[in-house]
Amino acid sequence: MIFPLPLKRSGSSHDISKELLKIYVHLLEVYGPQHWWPGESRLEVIIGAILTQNTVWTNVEKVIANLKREKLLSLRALNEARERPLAMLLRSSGYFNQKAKKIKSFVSHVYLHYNGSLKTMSQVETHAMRKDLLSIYGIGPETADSILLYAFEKPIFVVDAYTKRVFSRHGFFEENRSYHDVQTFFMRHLPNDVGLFNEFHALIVRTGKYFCRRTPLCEKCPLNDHLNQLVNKTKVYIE
DNA sequence: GACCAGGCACATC
DNA sequence: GATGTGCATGGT
Repeated sequence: MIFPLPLKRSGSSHDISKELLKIYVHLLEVYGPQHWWPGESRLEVIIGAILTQNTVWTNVEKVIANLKREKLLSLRALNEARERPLAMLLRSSGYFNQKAKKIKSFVSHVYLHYNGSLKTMSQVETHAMRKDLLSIYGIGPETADSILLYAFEKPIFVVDAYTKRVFSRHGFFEENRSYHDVQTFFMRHLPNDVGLFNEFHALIVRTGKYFCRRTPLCEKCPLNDHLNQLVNKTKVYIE
């Protein structure tokens, strides 16, 4: 079932909140809890967040296994590891030279500013931590927010390519909106709740896999029923 | 062989 | 602020 693009819609702030929560509940009913982030420790979540940049998770899993096998999944070991050999272990996740540099940058930062302790780092207030993360080489908005939400359990909504794709195709906003705009949109219309932000983002990624770059919609997406009701509306939500 | 994947830094206009 | 490019392996 393919709909013409762009979809456009209108509604009050209250309507939007209701609709977003309806979509959340629907996805949760269909897919169930996603148990994110997959990782046994705070550090593993953070490394995973860097490794999964523009990369499928199955490729990241191979690298995580490599790092565990080599006993490199600790701040101390990563801090002592040389970049070249580290990069070789990262091969299957792609961009391995860049990602080795990114991981080294993050670990150095934690040593330099938090005495090598993620627990110390976790005491930092959310917005200050976000700013701090963004100052590290290789950590952009999505990676910073993934780390904030999934490693440090700070209440922040993670936006990714799927978030923009799924919700723009459902008429909430245009796909080319900035990261900041989309994040503000969700955080303005959702309760400020770590558990909700955690599960919602994971569910969006789950269903987002059904939306490829070029095909407007896929019939496998459980949100298609919602879309049927949305065609022919005339105004976008973000102005 | 083409296309895509849970981005980001950097150069250029 | 918007747009283009390099980074790279692995699955469909």
